[in-house]
Amino acid sequence: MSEKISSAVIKRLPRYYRHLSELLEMGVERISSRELSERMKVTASQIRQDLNNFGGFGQQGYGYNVKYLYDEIAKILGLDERHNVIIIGAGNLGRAIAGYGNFKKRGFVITAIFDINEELRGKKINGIEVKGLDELDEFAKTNKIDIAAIAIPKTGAVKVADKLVKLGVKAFWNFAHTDLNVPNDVVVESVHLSESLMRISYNLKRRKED
Amino acid sequence: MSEKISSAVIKRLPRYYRHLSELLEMGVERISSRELSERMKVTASQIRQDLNNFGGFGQQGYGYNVKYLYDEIAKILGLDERHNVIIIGAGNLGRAIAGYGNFKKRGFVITAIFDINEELRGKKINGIEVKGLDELDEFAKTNKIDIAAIAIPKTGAVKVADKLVKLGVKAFWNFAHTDLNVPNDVVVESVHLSESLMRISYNLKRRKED
DNA sequence: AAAAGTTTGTTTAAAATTTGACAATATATT
DNA sequence: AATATATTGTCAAATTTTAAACAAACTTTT
Repeated sequence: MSEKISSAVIKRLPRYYRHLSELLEMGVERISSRELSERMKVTASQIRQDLNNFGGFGQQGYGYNVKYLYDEIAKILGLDERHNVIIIGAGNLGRAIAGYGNFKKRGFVITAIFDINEELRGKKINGIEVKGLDELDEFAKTNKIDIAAIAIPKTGAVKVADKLVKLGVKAFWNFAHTDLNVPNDVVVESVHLSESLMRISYNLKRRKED
Repeated sequence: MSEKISSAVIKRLPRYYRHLSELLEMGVERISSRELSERMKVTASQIRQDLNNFGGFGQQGYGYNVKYLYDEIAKILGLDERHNVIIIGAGNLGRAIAGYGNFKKRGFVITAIFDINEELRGKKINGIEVKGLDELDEFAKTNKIDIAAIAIPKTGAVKVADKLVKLGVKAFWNFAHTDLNVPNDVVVESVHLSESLMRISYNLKRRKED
């Protein structure tokens, strides 16, 4: 692709995908940008613009074929490829991630869970054995790691991420309450729960002032 | 307040707050927008513009006093007020939320956890007793609920949210893989983990094409 | 088969956001 | 105390994002 696609568009793509998935489940075969816009509470214009970044998936007078568009978006997002995911941290959050059923369906396979706690070593979480953090080097050398989910406190998070970068990991799913400093060819997607909660707090406050 | 503040600004505020918190821990007393911009990898202009939406917290030739700015942002975000939070769903995700230590420090107090699973009724999670979903009505009538965290599958999520709206809850922290349909005086902040993961997948793919 | 009705893809306009520039005003230095 | 230096708050320009408009092309109806 030549033209760089804006990250605002990318952020919206998974939501289109989710709604198309729901429409498929409902047995809807085709949908127009206007109908989809009503459902998703966005403008039809935005939907057409967003999709046209990747190609013309619709047809005049008809709209979009739900299944076709669904599959195309999956390809755009890379959901047709397998991704090996490791989880750092076997606490509640690590377990929650490990247990999220939908992931496997979309090509994300959890290949290992690591934790520093000796008591957890060897125990199984969702059928995956917990390894000690000291086994990380060895594992990384013999297994392909596409994505590392960081689910430990910030003190450890930065160090582990540094190590994983050296071991060649190119994408991080960061749940720690800190920024990870990585080279700019490495992907970081952060889920900062406390920041999310603060936005609620702000919006609640603002609500009252109306 | 007269002028509506853009949500792009609000999304950034918690990150400023986090960095200021780290600076405080490091014992840094003052900081200029330029120094902060280098640390946070944003432009100094943006920082000054963002902060000036809420007032002039800095001083020419000096910069910003870290502690003062930190406290002011806390007030803006409403972190100086107490928020009662209930959690719907005592699975791994619900437990992860319940166990997130930082929340209480910022004024978020978990007052109850509800789950449909009878086996969990009466058990304690982080010192909080799990109640049955049938107790929700009664609880809502006798306790103030500021925020409801929805940590159950999408099938149940929409129904529970509808019920909570009727019971007067004005803010939702939604972890379910669906949109919640609420009146527009109700705040919804969604954490869609699978959408987050899809963005990683996209960015990984794009990375390879460079 | 023609006419009427839809709906896309794309162009153009409007709105919002980000960045750059700089006067005003402080601090730091000599 | 005067001068040099630093840094904010704000204005203006540039860029990006969103929304509106519409010709072209398809579908449906008559």
